[in-house]
Order: sequence, then C-alpha cells, then structure tokens
Amino acid sequence: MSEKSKKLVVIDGNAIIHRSFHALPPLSTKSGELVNAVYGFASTLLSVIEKFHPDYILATFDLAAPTFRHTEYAEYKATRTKAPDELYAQIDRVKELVRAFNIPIYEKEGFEADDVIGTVVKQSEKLDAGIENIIVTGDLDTLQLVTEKTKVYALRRGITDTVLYGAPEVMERFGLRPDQMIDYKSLRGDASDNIPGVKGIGEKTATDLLQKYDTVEKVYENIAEIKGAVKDKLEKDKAQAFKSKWLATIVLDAPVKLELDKAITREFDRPTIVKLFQELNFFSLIKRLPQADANLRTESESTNGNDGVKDFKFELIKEDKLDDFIKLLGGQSEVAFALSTRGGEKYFSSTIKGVAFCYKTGRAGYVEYSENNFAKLKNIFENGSVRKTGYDLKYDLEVLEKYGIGLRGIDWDVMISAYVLNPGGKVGLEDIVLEELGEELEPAEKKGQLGLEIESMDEVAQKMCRRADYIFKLKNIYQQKIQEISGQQKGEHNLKNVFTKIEMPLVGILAKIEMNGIRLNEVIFAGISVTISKRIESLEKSIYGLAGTDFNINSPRQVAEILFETLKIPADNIKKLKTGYSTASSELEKLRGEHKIIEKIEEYREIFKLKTTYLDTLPKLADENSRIHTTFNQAVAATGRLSSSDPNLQNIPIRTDVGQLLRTAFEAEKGFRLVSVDYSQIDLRVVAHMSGDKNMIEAFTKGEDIHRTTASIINGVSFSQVTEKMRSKAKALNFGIIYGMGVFGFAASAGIGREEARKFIAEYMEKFSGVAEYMRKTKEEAKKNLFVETQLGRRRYIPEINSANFQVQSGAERMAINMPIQGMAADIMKLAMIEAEELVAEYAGQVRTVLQIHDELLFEVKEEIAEDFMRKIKTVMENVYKLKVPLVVDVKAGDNWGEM
DNA sequence: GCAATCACG
DNA sequence: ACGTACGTGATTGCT
Repeated sequence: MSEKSKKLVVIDGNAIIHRSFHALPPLSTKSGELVNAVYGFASTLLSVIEKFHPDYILATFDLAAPTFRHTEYAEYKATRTKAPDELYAQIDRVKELVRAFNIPIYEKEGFEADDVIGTVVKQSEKLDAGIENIIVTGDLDTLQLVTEKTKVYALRRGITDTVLYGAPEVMERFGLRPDQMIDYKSLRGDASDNIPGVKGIGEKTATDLLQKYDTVEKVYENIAEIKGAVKDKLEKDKAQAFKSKWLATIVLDAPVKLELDKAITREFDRPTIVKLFQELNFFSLIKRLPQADANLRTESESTNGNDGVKDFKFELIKEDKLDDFIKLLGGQSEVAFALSTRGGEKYFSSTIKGVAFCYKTGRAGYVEYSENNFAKLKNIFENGSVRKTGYDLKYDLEVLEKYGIGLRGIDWDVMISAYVLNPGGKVGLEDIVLEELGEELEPAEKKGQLGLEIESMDEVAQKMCRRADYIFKLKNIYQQKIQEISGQQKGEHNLKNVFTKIEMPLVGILAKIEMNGIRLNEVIFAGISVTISKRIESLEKSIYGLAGTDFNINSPRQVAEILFETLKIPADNIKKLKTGYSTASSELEKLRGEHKIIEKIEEYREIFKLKTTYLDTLPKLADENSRIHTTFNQAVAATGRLSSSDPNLQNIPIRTDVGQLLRTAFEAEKGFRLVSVDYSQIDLRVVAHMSGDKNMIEAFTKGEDIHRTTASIINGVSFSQVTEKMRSKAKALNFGIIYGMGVFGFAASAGIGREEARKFIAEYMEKFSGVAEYMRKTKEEAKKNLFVETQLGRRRYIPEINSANFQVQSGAERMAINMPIQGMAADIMKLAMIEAEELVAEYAGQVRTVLQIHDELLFEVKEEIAEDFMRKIKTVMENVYKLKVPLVVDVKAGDNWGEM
C-alpha cells in the first residue's frame, strides 16, 4: 500500500461508557448530575481523533431490548448485575454528545453492539478503497474481528492507558490468531457474559489445546489423542462448548448497512459542543477540541452571538495619541483594565510593562510603560468617577502604589466575583474565560527558552487588550449571575451584599495589610536556629544509635521500616496507608513506651519542621526594614475564609514551647506595640446563634466557660463538680459539632473508646436539642438545594451531597454542617476588618494592621495611643454584627507576638 | 506531581 | 460494610 489508506473509526459506545463509569472517580456537575462515564467517552473520542485523524467515524450502542442470544439462550448474560441508574442516565448524554459531533449512530434491535461492529467492519473490508478499520472499545470482546485491515484499540487500566491490537499483538498476548479468540472463549468461557465454556478448562489449557488443534471442532475430532482429566472434561461439556462457540461468535451479517459518506469526519458544531461541555463542566476538554478552520470558526461564533473574535479592535497607543486616549477614558463611567507586569507574583518584585484599557466591549487600547505615559495615565487611575473593573485588583493596587499611583474608583474585581459565585472553584483568568465564554486565553507571561520576552510590542498590546476585553465581558456575566442569585435569597442578606459590602471593600484593606508587613527579629531567629541545629544533630545520632543503622528520618517509609521491621515494634494498632504503616504523630503517640526511639523521632520531627518551614525560610523573605509581607488569598477557601501564602503567616507555631519562642521574633517597631484582638469562641457563638439552642445561648449570655458548661450539662453535675477530664472531653465534643463529627472522629480526638464516644454524642444531642435540630435541617436543606449559605448570604455549592457513594455523601454532609459556621465567623471577621479600617484611618500613621489569623487581628500601634486604641477596637469588633449571644473580644498588647 | 506529614484556626 | 471531624499551605521524599 503505497498510498495512505483512509481510516474508519468504529466506537463501541457501551463498552467505553462501562469502562469509564467504573474506572473514573464520580465526577459530577454543579447541578449534581453524575457524568464520569460521559467524561470518559468524550475524552476517549478526542484522543482518538487526535491520534488517528480518522476520515470516517461512527458509533455503535446496545439497545435495551433482548438480543437473539438472549432469546435462544436464557442464561446469556444472566449473571450480570444490572448497572446502576446513574450509568443509564449517562448513555443519553453520550448520545447527545455524539450527535453534536455529527457522528452517525448505529444500533439494531435484537443485536448487540458487537454484532453491529462486526457487520460494518466486514462491509468496510469488502470495499475496494482499502480502508483501515479501528475499533475503539473498552473490552477485548471484539478481538476476533482483527484482520489485516481491522485493528482493535482498547482501553485498559483507567482510560488513558491504551493498546492497539493487530494480529501480531493478539498473538503475542494470547498466543492465538484473532479468529481463534472465538474458540478460546468457547473452551475457557466468559464469566462476565455467562458463557459457560468447558468446566475446568482455563486460560492455560484452552490456549494449549488451540495451539495444537487450531479450532474447537478439530479439538473434538482429535479427542482420542487427548489424555486424562482434560479429555474427561471436554467430553462431559461437549454440547456446552459448541453452544458457547455460537454465543461467542460475533454476527457479521446483521441487518445494518454501512453508509460511509454519512460517516465522513466533518466540521462539528463547535458552539454546541462548547456549550454542552460547559454544561457538563468539562472545561479541560474544551481546550482539547480540534481547532476548526478559520472560516468556519468566525461563522460559527457569530451565530453563537459571540462576536469576540470578529468584532475586536485594539490599538497600541503611541505617545502622540495618548492625550486623545486619556480624554476618551476620562469620559467613561466604567472601564476595565489589565496591568501588564514583569518580575513575579509579589508586588514588590514586579515592574510595570504597560496597561490595557477596555472602554467598551470589543474596544481597547494598550499603553506601554514610560514615566511620561504613566504620569498622564495617573489621572485616569486616580479618577474615582471612572469606575474600574479588573482582575485581582489587590495586586494592581500594590504595584501601582509602588509607582506613586493611588488607584481609585475600584468597582469590580472579576476574580472575587467568580469566587463568591463558586467558592472553592477555579478562579484563574484563563479558567473563568474558558468556563464562561468557552474560549482559550493564553497565559499572561510567555517565556522564551531563556525566560526572555520574545513577543513584539504589537503582540503584547493585542494580548493585554484581549485580557481587558475579557475582564469587561466577565464582569457583565458575573453581575447578572450575582443579581439573579440575590433575587432568590430572602431578606436583606444576599450574595450581592457579600460581594459589594464585604469582599470588594476588603480588597484595598488587604492590600494595605500586605504592604505593611510584619517585623521579624532576625537575630532571635538566628539564635533559635543555632540551638535547634545542635539538637537536631544530637537527636540524629541517638536515633541512628537506637536503630542500629543510619537512615533518612524524614522519609516516613524508612521510619516505618526501621520501627516495624528492624526494631520489630508491634504494629497492631497502627493505621495502614497505601505505602505501608503510617508514622504520623497520632500513631507514634500510641507507641510511646514501646521503644526509646519513638520519643526521639517525635522530637526530631517537631523541631525539624520548625527549622525548615520557619527558621530557615522566613528571614530570607524579610525586606530592608526586616518586614515580611505575606499574600492574603481572598478567592481560595471554600468557606469564605482568607488564606495566607508566600509565606503563610497564618500558621506560625504556638502550641509547643519552641513555637512560643519563635513567636517572640515577631515584634513591633521601636516606639510601637503589637496589639492582638481575637474573637473568643466565635465558631460556637455562631452555632448558638444559628441554632437558637437554649442551653448554649444561656451559657454564652451568662458569660460562662462554654466547655465547662457543656461538661456540666452532659454529665449532669454542677458547674463546680466538673473535672479537667470532663471539660476536655466536652471541648472535643464542641469541636466535633463544628466539624460535623462522627463517633470515630470524636473518640479519637477525645482519646476514649467508641462506645463511650457514642454515649457522649447521644447525650449531647439530647441536651442540646436545638443544635441537633439545626444540624438536621442544614443537611436537609443542603440535599434539596445542593448548596448551603451563611446568614449573610455567602453560598457554597455541595453537589456531592446526594452522591450514591456513602463516603462521598458523608463527607459532603460534614462540609454542609461546617460551612455556615466557619463561613459566618469569616463574614463577621471580614466586617470587623472593614470597620476596624475606619478606626485605623482615624489614627492616621499611628496604627497599622499587620495580620489576620481567622479569628484574630494583629495591629502595630504607637505606644502613646495603644491603650486608647485597644478600648476602641474592642468596642468596634464586639458590635460589628448582632448575634443572639454577645460577641466577646479579647485584647492584648506586647512588644512581640510571643508575649501575648 | 502526588503522598505523607504537620504547622495554624 | 466502610472509613472516619472542617478549613488552609509548606516541606520532604519519591516516582
């Protein structure tokens, strides 16, 4: 064959659906529809198109009606357990997808997909055109169809690992010709289809017999030659063997007709597929869609009402045009902008390359950075009546500030709006453009091989203008979505207020906190570091001595090997992981006293962690004033909390002695004090408020120690009779409430047996019936709505709440319980930060906010006014939101964080 | 790039 | 019968 032959791909729909359904995790859409099999099918289809570039594609499916095999042989496939409804529901989705791809569907009542496949493949083989057939399937049932012209492309282990079977590959794997696969099944049987075969003959014997005698028929013709048990078995099941052969033989003349011209791989309906993929949340697959040619693309996009590509005009604004451009921008009430920067994630290490402004959809201009250009643009940036939309404005705010530009008129941060609409979801600009507009956006910074910029100014301009344009469009989409959801929410609290009254005002505040930074005393750190290094060395030595050998203490695997193999410490109670026994601290704790090495390892772990994560790292990040600047992530946590990274300053140690010591290095500048303000028991107060539980409200109203009160109620003793033990169990119980505990989890954290734990929980639920009822209702609502909300209207979607998988569902229930609590505490703290900022402003220059650690705010305050500030901030924070119980704030001051 | 571990609220 | 409390981020080892 000198000419390149044409290719026909025949897709075995049901086989791929089954394979994907069982091999893939239960992916579901936002609306809770399970779509893992659809995903597997779509992904397979795209890889097949990419890999084979077929000239023709068609898909086959089984139909529900019984086939001729069932009619003739009642036991056929009788042992199959019916697949769950969740699988059947996906078949229609797959067909919808196949239609959108303009791929013809072949199916025939009374026949199985395999018969349809066999028939069309034979018909194709008979054509003169010299077509190469490729059967795409999830099992090996069609291997018998392999010939010179036909191959089988099968998925194995998951859906990414694949094998292409031609005759040589079949021979290699089974030691038989493809057509012998029928005979092989006749003897060996096939449990999944309930094809009996010959009882007692397995893979090995079947292969041996067929290698010698070729077919089942010839095996029986030569039965006299065969000896012993095999002969007996063959004779006993002779009828069954031939019946099996009949069952296993794929029909090659089913009443279907291959119509090649209708199977031509044609331009598929891109907008429909993009829309379908969006609906199914297959964003990664949109990217993998083959590019349609340019003509078709424009045409299809305009029919989609999406004029983004066609009607997009951008301009590189040169100096002589800048005044006109600024005039144009100054006349707008609303613009979107995208700042182009170079130099990294952190504002203090980046420089401005330029900026694109979009003043209406499809119209944007890019201005390259120069001192002169930006001196002029400053007027626009600082003009509050030109409302601005951007993406991750906190960063832009910081970078511009460095250039002496104070951004004003901040209206909309697209990243934040994406977050409030789906917290925990992806919020990268590339991600949301794909998600909302179905288009691919190239990443902001394109690096050449040496990390050098390789783009021309025109390219940069176009790219940034496009970004600004997308930002504008996304704002409109998100605004509508937020409006829509808010309309469905009752009362004054809704998502729109969460966005405009909480999240947007916070953007600028967080920028300030980040820029303030916190002062680190590097000398203290260096001192601790020296002491700790020595201790680590000595621990290493004694651990190696006790183990009798050197090993890497930082490798959990090697630690497990030493403990449980070398030293033979009994591992009965130890949790097992995929890789072997766990050596987590909770497990090591159980082993204390078994061997001296345990405590050493525990101590080694603890201080090694402190050294590598904090002592060695933080000093490197300090600026010329010894201040460290974290990044607060406002669009990450699914509950509404902030998170902190690069470095994370929300997890500075405190629980251990060394941890405490470490905190003393975080200090106030000379002439200032650190003031720490933290909400006392805010999570439990929120629970009391939300549930309206009588006992809890009473305890907080009276200002009692909540854990002690809980202990006294649960144990039925008076307040003064509560022992430390009782209190600590009650504390674990209260934490459990917040986390949606189970018996096991509570038992583990309280250090008691399961039976005792069960009793405690039961007792709790009875005495705190308001809490129990609240939890029940929350779950019920979550199952109905597929989301939960805080009282202020912040929402989290939890589609897995109705999962058929018990474990997934329980996990979702715990999230549903926890989010309104943790989320409302976060809402309150965010409101407090906004009001605190007003107070901070009153003390211009004498107070700066330096950190937020979920329920604590840290300020750096001029000594003279510290007392005054402490009094006022307490009042502000305690009155920021009215609960059914008082909000209590503890205020402390010190020269460093460790003192408090 | 993931698993295991551990720092915090 | 199953695995086990919510939410984060950083480090190390290992494939």
